[in-house]
Amino acid sequence: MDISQPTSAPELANRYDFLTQEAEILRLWDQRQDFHAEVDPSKKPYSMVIPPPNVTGALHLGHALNNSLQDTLVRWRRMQGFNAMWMAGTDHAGIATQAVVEKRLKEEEGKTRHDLGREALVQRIWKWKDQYEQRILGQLKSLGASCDWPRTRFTLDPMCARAVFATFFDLFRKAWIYRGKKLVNWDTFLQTAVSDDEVFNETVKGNFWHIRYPVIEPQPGEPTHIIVATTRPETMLGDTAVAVHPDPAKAFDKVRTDLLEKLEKVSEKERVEVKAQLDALAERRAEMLAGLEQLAHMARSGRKLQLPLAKRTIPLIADVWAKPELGSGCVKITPAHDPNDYEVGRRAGLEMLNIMHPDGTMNVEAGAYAGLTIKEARKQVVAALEESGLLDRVEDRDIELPHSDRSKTPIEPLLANQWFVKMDQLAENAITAVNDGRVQIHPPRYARSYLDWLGEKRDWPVSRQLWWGHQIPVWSKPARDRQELKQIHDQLFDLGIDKSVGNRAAVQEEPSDESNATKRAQLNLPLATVHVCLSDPADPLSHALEAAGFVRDADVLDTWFSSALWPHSTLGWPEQTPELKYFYPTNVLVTSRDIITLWVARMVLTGLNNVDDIPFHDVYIHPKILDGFGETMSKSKGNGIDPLEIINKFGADALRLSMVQLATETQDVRLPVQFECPHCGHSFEQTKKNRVLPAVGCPKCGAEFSTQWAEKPEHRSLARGAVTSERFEVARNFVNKLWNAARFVLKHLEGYEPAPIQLNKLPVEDRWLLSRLASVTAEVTQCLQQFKFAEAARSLYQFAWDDFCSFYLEINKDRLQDPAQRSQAQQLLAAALDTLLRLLHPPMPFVTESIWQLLNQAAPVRGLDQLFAGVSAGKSEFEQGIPGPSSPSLMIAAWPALPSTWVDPQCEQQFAIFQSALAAIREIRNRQNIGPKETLSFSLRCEPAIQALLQPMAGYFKTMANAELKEIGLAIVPPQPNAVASLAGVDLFVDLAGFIDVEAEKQRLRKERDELTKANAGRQAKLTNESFVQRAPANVVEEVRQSLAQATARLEVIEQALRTLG
RNA sequence: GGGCGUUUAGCUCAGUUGGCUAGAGCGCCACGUUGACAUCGUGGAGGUCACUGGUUCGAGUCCAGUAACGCCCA
Repeated sequence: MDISQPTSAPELANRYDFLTQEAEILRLWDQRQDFHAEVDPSKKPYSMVIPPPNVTGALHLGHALNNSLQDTLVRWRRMQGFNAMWMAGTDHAGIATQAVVEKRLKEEEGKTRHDLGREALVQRIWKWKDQYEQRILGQLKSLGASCDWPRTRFTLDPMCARAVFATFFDLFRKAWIYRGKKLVNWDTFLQTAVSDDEVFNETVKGNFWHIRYPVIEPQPGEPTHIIVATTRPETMLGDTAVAVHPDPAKAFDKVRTDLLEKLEKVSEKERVEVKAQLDALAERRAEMLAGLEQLAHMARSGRKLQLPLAKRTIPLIADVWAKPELGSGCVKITPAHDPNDYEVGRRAGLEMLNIMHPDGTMNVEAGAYAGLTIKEARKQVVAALEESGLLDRVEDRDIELPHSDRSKTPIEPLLANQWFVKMDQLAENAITAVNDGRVQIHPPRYARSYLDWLGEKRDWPVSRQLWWGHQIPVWSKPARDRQELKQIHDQLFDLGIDKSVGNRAAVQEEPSDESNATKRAQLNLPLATVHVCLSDPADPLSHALEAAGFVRDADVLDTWFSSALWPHSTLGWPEQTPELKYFYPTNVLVTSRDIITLWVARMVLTGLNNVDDIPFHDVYIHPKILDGFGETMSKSKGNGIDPLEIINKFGADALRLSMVQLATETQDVRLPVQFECPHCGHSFEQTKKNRVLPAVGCPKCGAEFSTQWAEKPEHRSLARGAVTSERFEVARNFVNKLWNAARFVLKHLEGYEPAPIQLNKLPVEDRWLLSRLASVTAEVTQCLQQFKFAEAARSLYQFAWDDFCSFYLEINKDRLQDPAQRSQAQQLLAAALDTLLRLLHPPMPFVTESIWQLLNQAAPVRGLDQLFAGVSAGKSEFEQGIPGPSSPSLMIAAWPALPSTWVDPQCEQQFAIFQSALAAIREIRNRQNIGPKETLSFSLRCEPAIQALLQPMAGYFKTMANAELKEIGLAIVPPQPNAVASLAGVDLFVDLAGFIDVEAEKQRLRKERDELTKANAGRQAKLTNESFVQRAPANVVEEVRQSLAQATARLEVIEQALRTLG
């Protein structure tokens, strides 16, 4: 900003030109480098890490909310004198980013990742990352985020990678990381396992196939077939057993007991249904129990079944997973392709037969069906069963089918080798950290989902079959027999790697889950696999290992593994850097509730494990932004709002303030979404229907415009319509209001000279303002401490608009014209604006900084601290040494700390009398339909004390209501005819000579009378109620008495006036 | 099935430990533009606090139940 401009009466536009100004302010901040914090033991640190946005795509409104709140906090703390450091950075988002790049590769070049190869694909993703990282950081800067940019990190950069490998190594060495075979959610499209959290369920129409499995050599009286039912008939090729309940009678009883219990609890309506279920159960029991018991007996005596099509023999087993109350009571067991069957398989020691290739086609185990896709295999299996007469029947049925969140394809459960983090101790520690209050979650109810989730202590699968990410630093070699195993250990010994050795390498031996040697040979399974983990994968040892026949795991780690380390990895851990010592633990983490378990919990457990300390003291969970229909916003729905669109249209401050206003304590918030016509500018409601169209017609001008869905040339050629929301107008208008208030002040600062002022000699209006300013400062400070963002914003909004603009500035219009009062008015205006700017700076930094720069020219020495020499400003320890009011940038100006002694309730009460008198005059003017140019005259009947207060303010009635005070005191003679208003402590008479509209006046008085009468009836009822008088607290009773007395007096005045009017 | 949450003005939301006639912004109606601001000013209309019951002198607020909606987990 050009500071050489003359200081007198700057010509300022009557609207805040945010486009130009924001760019200038960003330059100013960029030059000053105040966002950057260095370790400085003489100052108290305040630190925070950004939830790193995915480099998958641009930021959306949720990020705008998240980062607006963080920036509000960090700017506030910086102003309080803390050495504030907000760590910036982005996340590589493994699966999401690889998926978008692969999708583009397919669309644009028709290639798959295998065509390109690992290295080339990763290169492409890095390019994508560079592009989007830039874009994201740019968006954050446009938003005004005061991140410590020089520290910007990326979860795949060398510093973060070092922490990832150090952590993996440590956990591996403790055997808290292990490799195991588990059923994973397999995404056949992306060909990777996805975590439970990346899976969503969708109900689809499907079938329930009932298949007959022949019994081998049935004894007389035994059934020749057993019927099992499945929604996925092709999986029968992988069946290794059929199960029946070991004690069907007991199982029936249990179901019955449960239903009876339910019957007790449910409503009348449901009772009928439950009763029907009980009846059906009884009938079923009668019909089927004997048969099922026979089957259980057959299972115990080792009866076998013929698996159709596969021509294999499988056992009939007894297992509780089989539910006598469902279907035939028997269930086929496919351990390698169903989570429940997997558990059964483990219990019964069944073979786990994998029949699927990673791409979803059948493998050699599927025999004749090898090579087919799941869909084709299903078709052919069903046809073959039908042909052989083994298909009993087919039912239509709705099926809850898990889908991959990333590729939207159905998940196939698949048995695979995966690395797991053992959660037991890690989770326990993270639970304790929240239970004992070291980590506090706000609002506290979210602690529950954190604790419940960790309480399950489910091991964390961290392998991802991807190429984009931290490749697992483990080299493995299988050993077929003892001799080979010994050879491997000898090799390791020669390399200097020994089981117990420390810092470079660690060894684990994974035994086969198949203990039977013959079976191992049949299935080509090793006796054991030896894993070597390197703490640094670039260690030359890796070459030696590879030369010795070890092969590095091709998989990468789950993205959350690296994000879990974010609070300490970004500070240089495992090095004990000065930054880590100074800034860790960070103060607060601000995030959204959907990643409490995925991210927050994991940061706590890795922080405790690695640094032996919690990562943050507070976690603030903010609401989610929904559209007008209560649905989450997303690009894929078409209801997503681009923050840059809002910044360009309304300004960054408007976006930020809106976000802060939305951040209420309890709930998610709806933001109705509109389309904006690019032709005529008309905004209209987005509907579920029009938000998915490639082109939309404007209801006003009729012209069509394109949307994000435009693909065909005829749509693409149309102008693009913005997706926006008029909710941002409120904040935009507020920015403008502030700008214009500042414009007014600046305009009247000509000839400003700083001068001392004596607090005890100030008129009531000044003391009122200072009192309000002190209250608001205290309120806002407290709100921010408690993460009550919306409340802080409300308090500021109300003060700035209603108190400062509507009253204080209006009052000063008079005083600035009076040479005797002008200088003092200038001091106070400059000081008040100065304080207001500081208070508003955290949520709306641009406009406040713009004004601050102008104020620095017009009144370089100013502010409440200087003016009121001798008044203790109650400075906190952090303010000392911070340059005060004339700070060259508002962002490093001191946060106001006004003495609580300035809060003067009596003064505020007195001022309220003036305000209500003013409002009464204005109402009478409006009701009487008297134009603003007509000067009114009025009289006030009141006690001498109020007279002394109001008399000096007489002039303000003139400027603010164009009304002249004729008479004031107890002995006034009301003008005739008049309009009367009876207020607390004051009766007000407006001279209506020449104006009176009798009917309108009577109407107004009657309304007033009715309201007072109604209220008094309530008060009287209370006071005649003996138990109220006896039991309610004395002060409450007294208050009711007083308000009754006062209202009765006012009622009397009004009724008198009504009588006079006839 | 389990857990959490929501329901207050046409819309979006506030409403502290229960206590004066339940608030704000937007929208609506009326009036208003000569120097801070029409992105504005002044005034007004608008509410059975989802429903039922309970506790209490007193319930939007506390308790129980019902209904609708949303989210998370299984």
